[in-house]
Amino acid sequence: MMTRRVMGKLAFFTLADESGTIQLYLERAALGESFEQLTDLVDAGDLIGVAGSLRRTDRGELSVRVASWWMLSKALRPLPDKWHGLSDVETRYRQRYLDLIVTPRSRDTFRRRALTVRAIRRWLEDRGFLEIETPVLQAEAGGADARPFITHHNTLDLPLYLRIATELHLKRLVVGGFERVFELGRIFRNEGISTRHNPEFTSVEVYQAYADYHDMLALTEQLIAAVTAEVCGGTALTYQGVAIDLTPPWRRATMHELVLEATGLDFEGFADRGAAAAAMAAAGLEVPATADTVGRLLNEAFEQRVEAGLIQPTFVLDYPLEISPLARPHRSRPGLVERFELFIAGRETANAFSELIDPVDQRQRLEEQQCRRLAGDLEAQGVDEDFLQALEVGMPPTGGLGIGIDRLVMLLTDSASIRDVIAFPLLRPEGHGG
RNA sequence: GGGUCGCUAGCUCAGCGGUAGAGCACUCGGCUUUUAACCGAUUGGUCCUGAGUUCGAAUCUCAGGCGACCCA
Repeated sequence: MMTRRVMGKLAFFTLADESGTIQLYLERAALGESFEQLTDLVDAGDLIGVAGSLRRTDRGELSVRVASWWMLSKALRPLPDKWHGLSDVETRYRQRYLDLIVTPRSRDTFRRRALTVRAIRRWLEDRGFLEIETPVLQAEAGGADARPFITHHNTLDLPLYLRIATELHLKRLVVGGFERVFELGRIFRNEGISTRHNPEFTSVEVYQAYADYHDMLALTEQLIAAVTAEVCGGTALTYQGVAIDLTPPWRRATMHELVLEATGLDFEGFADRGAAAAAMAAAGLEVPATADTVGRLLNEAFEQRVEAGLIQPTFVLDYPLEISPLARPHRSRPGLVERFELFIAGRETANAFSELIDPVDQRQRLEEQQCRRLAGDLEAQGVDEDFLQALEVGMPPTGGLGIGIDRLVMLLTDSASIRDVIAFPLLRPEGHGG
């Protein structure tokens, strides 16, 4: 029961359920003493059941003329303001149940999130992809550059990490002969919280044997366009006031081309890091000391000057090898890998590559990561011996893809913050002052 | 991690150095066509916490808590 309008011997209540609202028409003459019980005892927020016949009021509103009613559940706390709703964002996140009761927009967002997840699963399953669940608790957290959460298994007396990606286990499944696998699920990264980051979030990773990153690019484009059409009714969107057109084909450009376009710097022409650093400084870009190769500087220039401007869907192709330790070297461009990231609304939305399947190369790359980790880079990866052993058994050429579900849902629901698309986002527990 | 802003009744907010306020909700009274119903009355407060300045602090200062946004 959401609102009540009582006038002596006649009353109107507005009753809401998940499907919508309907008005109740309550008459003293028809209900007898039950009328006083209704108008005296029932408050906004109570759950009641009614029986009666349909009629239109004089003002034309379809209503239930109530013949009998039952109290199903009594609310002990009042609902938020019926007109202003719940505007305090902190309360909306901490007490999501209240937000859902009074904010139709919020209900719609989570409905669309469910539709999105369902549409992705169906699209993949319809094309022969098999969803296989892989471990959340892992002895070695690999597959991405991120710090993991650490936990502990008591009986084994074993430190364990929460997964930061599903990549390395899904690849083991490809080694095992599953040619099309995916997993849509939660991953955990021990990083800061922002409008684009929640420590636990949802990704879908897809692996297809005998495919490369060009195949995954086509798959990504078709998948996201199809899901968008299903969830939003079309591929033209408005996100935060900006028109975004997801109608294929989307722009494809290499990282070098985009950086050249935005900065005038041609990274193909730099002989060494020193030359690249000098040119960047001259162009007014920051040159972090941690970016110790031309490739890392290229990525810096990309992040500083290109990323935020990629509003319309754009596939950024061919990344530096040293920032892509799990990707296959480019077939024709030395120093690069066959990798793309998809940017929409200035945000990384998908990441894919031709997977590195050479166990010798993979070992060298992970050992180099390990060195960086020992040197203090907390996000660098470690050497996963079991994964390397799997590669040594023989992995087919494979294309792999990861999509951030939360960021995609933000786009499809026009949500400014990732917290708006996660029902219960992580918040610091409320303090008690002092 | 840095900067800016916010935190006052269940909700939405005003008050910005001089008795703590409004609307909605709640409680009571009136009302047979309302839909932000209306009219009247009552009730409701650790003004986020702590310290300081002051004759006097929701208001000014400092520290802390929680959140939002921007930056890294």
